[in-house]
Amino acid sequence: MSPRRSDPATKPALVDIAARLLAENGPQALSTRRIAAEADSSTMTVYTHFGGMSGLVREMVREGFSRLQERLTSVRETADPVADMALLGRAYRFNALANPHLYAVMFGGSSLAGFSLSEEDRQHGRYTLGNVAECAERCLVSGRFRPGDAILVAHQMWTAIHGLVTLELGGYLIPPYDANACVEAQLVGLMVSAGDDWPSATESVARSLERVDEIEM
Amino acid sequence: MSPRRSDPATKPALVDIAARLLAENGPQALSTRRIAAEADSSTMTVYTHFGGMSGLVREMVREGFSRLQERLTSVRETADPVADMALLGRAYRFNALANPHLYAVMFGGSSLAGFSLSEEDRQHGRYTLGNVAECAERCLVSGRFRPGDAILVAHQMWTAIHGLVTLELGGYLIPPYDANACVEAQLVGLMVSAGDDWPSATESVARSLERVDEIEM
DNA sequence: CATTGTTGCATAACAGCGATATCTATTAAC
DNA sequence: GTTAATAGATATCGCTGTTATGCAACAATG
Repeated sequence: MSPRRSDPATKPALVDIAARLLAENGPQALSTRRIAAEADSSTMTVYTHFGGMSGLVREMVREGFSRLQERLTSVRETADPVADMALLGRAYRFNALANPHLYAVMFGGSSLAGFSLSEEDRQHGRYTLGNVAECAERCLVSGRFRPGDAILVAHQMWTAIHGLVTLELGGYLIPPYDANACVEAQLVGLMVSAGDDWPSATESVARSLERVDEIEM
Repeated sequence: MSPRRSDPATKPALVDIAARLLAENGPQALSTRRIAAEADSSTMTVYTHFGGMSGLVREMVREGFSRLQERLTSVRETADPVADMALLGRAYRFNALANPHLYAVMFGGSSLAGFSLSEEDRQHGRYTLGNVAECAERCLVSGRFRPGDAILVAHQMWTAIHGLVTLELGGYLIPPYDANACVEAQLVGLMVSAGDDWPSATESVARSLERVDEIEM
């Protein structure tokens, strides 16, 4: 009873290599052989550390959610919770644009790559909503939002921004209305749909635009 | 100079076989060999008809948008354009739930499967927005929506519903708030964000729920 | 009807993939 | 130091998309 321990640094190193290959050379560059070549080892390392390619992808999904959460938590609380909420939306989009391939794996990899997320993975993804839900709660208690359920409001924010970002990354937005214009309109619309009145929402969204340095990590 | 012509029925037959394999056995069942086996032919048929696997996938994307458009055009115009718009949103979701794998390929396949949509394909996808834009125009001229641009409004509808459906198919919606509840809230919120007042929006969305037989093809 | 040019499609092969069995060698515990 | 257990290398299997080759079938021509 005395196992051989592997270098604890190789596992995150493999995830880094995989993420870099994915970002630089696209999804089809994610092969055990290329990863092994980059890591100066054999294809077996992927199996000993992650149990297979899907295990590595799962780890990358966790990494992706981790980056997203980090970006979201960089939004500071201010006296204007609606502006904070708008900045959360911008942060969500920034993260997706900064890690497009990783983002695609996070939300589209399960149904395409033949691997399925565990319930634990999904739970991890849902915790992302925590920051948004807290901010929604502050919007609710401030009276800016119509009385309702914070998590439901957070859901609406999440799904709307997620859809916008997904279509933007896919190149589906119609040219005259570029993504930035859609984002501004979407953010204002979301705040109004949650109960804020139009002038206040417009002003808060504009104010959040001046705080983008908070989320440009 | 006298070429041999192939059976013009085999090409759509191959697309049908591919769509069936995708729907019944998942994305990893989409292989040239399995398709050839189902069609009682060789793997070369895929190359002579589509120039490769990516060409077949592209054709499936077109098929997917065709089904979506068919479902959207099944929404009849009524005197309540806001209810029509809400029903368009329901139709969009119905189509996605009826063809989940196809839907995943339509919007997530480009960045994952190593194949890229041409600008023509994207243009075809954007035409989907036509129905929504027309309905948005009717909502605008009726005075129910705040004066603005119909296409921009259509964008907001599309992105929001698309995001909701994507997260629903991915299993990311938090249990106590099931997808149906999110849809109702999302639809009402969208109409309000476009300018309709809350009671009218609630009533129109509820009225659209009674018309789901229009879109259950 | 025969010829001929062109093409659809089958066969076989190639490069690459994920995964696995086997083996070696390293390492921690006793 | 001995020993047990695991990390990792090598080779292999079955699968994938793709392509070169060759044959057979069809349309246009005479």
